[in-house]
Amino acid sequence: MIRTRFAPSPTGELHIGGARTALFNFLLARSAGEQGRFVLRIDDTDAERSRREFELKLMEDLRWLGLDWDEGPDGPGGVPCRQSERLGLYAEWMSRLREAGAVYPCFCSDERLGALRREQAARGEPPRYDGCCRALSSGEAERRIASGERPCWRFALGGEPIVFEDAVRGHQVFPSGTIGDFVLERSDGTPTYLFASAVDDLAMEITHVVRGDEHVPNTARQLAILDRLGCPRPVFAHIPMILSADRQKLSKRTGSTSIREYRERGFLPEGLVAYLATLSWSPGDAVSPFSLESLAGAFSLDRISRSSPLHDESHLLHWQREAMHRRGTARIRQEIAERDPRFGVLEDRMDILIGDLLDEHPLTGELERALAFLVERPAGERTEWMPSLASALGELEPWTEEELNGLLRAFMRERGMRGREFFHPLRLLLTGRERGAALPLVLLALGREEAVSRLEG
RNA sequence: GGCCCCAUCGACUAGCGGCCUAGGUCGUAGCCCUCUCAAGGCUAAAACACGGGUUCGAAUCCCGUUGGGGCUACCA
Repeated sequence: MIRTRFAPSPTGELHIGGARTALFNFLLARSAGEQGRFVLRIDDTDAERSRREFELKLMEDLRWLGLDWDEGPDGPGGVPCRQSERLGLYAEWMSRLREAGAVYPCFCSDERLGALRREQAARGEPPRYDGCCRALSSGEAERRIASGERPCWRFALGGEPIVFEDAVRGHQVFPSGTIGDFVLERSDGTPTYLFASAVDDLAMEITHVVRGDEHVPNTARQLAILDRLGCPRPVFAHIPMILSADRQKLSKRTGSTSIREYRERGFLPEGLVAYLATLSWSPGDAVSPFSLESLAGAFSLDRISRSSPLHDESHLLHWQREAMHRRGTARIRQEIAERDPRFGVLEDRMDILIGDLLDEHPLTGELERALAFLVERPAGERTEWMPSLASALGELEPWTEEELNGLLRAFMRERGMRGREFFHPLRLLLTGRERGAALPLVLLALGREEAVSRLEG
């Protein structure tokens, strides 16, 4: 049995990095077939920044990408999957830790903690909590609590190094002393992410934790908790973070990275998935990156690379083009008609042009603009030869691409015009654009009546 | 500063001691086609960061240097 989870905190929109983490977790679970489960958990222990609105968007975006979960906050699993709804569970495990003497109350002020860090940095030591309050007698601790002080609770780290095998990074060692006693329960009684997440992975019987490698140091801490409790460890797989073109952590400042934004710009979910699947992992030549099933069939953790890929929109665009071609013109036409009902009446006449315009305008919105001339007549200048072209077109039989092509060329030659001299003003009048699909196709799509009418004025 | 990680064409990657004169894809350049922009066809430029080892043999293993990244919170 393989159980994976994607556990975002609902403090913002789903971005490229989060989506890839979700994808890898999804693929790992699906690669196990019937034996795999993919869980969506909402890590909202940060009450300040968590918002229900983001949670809803997150789920919508995940579904849009095709990453369906087997258990999640909206229900199929039946268990609460929001950390804010599982507070009782954390309290339960906390009292176990208290009984075991694995945690202690800490009364240190922010000021003392800040000063401590500064001193340690100045001395070239790793910054960590010095265990000051560990020495407090239980009597004194009780007295201070009784007098109204609100301590946080820290985990009392043992002296042994923490060692684990990461499924992508290999053997990991954290010597004791490199990390200090960390907070499990805040002074307001709420659990920290570190604690809630460890408890949840345990309670949800998560077998594999695939997450960004910024969590590596957290893993050591979470393992310390699990070990102290004598609980089984999940397998950890830390995947490299996706960096922006300037090799920095992806942020809003480095351009669009939110899935929602890409969606609104007209990117297709299959294209996005194919792109994400090639970042730090590659499905191999024989596998179609456009199908989640085939990706799942090829997926394995040991093929994940350890170096950070750079987010590159030109690659995304390439997968987008491919995805659009795979959708086919009929389906794209329907989508455009949904966005703008005026296109609805055109039906298959749009197909004539879509194939020709797709590569240059791989995004639905752009494509829509490139086709706009079909539904709104552009203002353009008429040359003196256009009315006679109109009457020639009026008599053309049959109205086909080949005949149109022949007529245009013959007309151009008769008048002694060069290609550009003839086609350019014609294109401008009919489409309002400098560039676009081949003109016989433009005429074919417009239809005889409309084409003649535009030329006559 | 401390701890950890990473390092193949501009980018995504294949490569897991001999199959490497390093393969593919995107991008770039040129040519063909052409009314335009693309697409398509053909071609080209383009990488094992550097220095030491180990080995008959290293892009692949080890060490160092350099460069990049992550973490260093009562955020996640």
